[in-house]
Amino acid sequence: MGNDRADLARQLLVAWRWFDDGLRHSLREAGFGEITTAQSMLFPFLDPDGTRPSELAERAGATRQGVHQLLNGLIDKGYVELVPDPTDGRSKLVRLTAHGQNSVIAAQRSLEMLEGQVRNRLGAKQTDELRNLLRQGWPTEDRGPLDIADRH
Amino acid sequence: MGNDRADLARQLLVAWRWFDDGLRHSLREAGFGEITTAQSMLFPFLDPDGTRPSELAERAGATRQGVHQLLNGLIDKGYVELVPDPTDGRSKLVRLTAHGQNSVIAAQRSLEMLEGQVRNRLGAKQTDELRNLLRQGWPTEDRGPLDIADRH
DNA sequence: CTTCTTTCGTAAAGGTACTTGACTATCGCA
DNA sequence: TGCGATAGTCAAGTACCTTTACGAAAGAAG
Repeated sequence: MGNDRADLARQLLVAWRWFDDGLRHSLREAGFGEITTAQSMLFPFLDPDGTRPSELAERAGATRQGVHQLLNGLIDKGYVELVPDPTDGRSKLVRLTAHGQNSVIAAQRSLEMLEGQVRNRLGAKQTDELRNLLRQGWPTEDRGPLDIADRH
Repeated sequence: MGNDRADLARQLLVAWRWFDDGLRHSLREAGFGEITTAQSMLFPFLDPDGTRPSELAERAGATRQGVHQLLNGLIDKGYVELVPDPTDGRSKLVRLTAHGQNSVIAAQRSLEMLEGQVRNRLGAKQTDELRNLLRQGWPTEDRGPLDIADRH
């Protein structure tokens, strides 16, 4: 019995899960398998020149403490480092290590590949339409993150 | 031109979270606030005449043990009950209590209301288009998988 | 300069979700 | 009848996130 009921919410979750599983699989194959889902969600919010943990928390919509724990995991695994903020003695700056940058590039590539698969299935035009509908339906304020992996 | 990079995945997650937050809020207001996200995801897989926990696990794409724990929570709070399966001495059947049925009705109403809000923003035609694109892009084979956020 | 307040990073504890591994009871079948 | 597969369960461990709390540094006010 399939639930022809309008379950938009479930569809959204299914689609997201598909992306997340694919991303995780790619990262594992690329040797970055230790990154957890929650940790990986921090990366898109990192500036190339260093980001304060509290700023990171705000961008990611999480608490300082939660981010702190995720960062600890990433630091232990060598993906980011925490250096003192020269402009504020209370604060620190999160920065990607070389290893972390490589993982970001791998993730970016994987996501592009996954979107390519969607595009193959829906067609380019419809995929853009999907993106637009999502953006219209659930506008996300434009915070300016920006991954490092844009060249290529 | 925000040719935004691969952020389809993020958009999907944002949209799903919007639904989930709205649902949780409604349930809390309706007096069913103790149900957690993970527990609530079990409900759509329940048959009116009782469902085996292992069957539930398969439908939800989770392990028997995981479902077992969620069920324990729901049993403690009086939403479902576990009765012996008359046809199989090893097995049991999960059934909604009256309280549980009320919560399902409330959830359904809430989801419809939330979808109505989406429809207000996107328009009826575009909303149907969104649903169709999601269905095409991620065909939910029969019983959609269904897990919650923090697996890795 | 001192004091008050805010903001910063952290720490500890609690709870939920999920995993792996193992155990018991029952069923189905050769 | 015996054995393997299946059902439910218990237990321990990990990940994530929350609340509460605290000390250190910065900023504002006197």
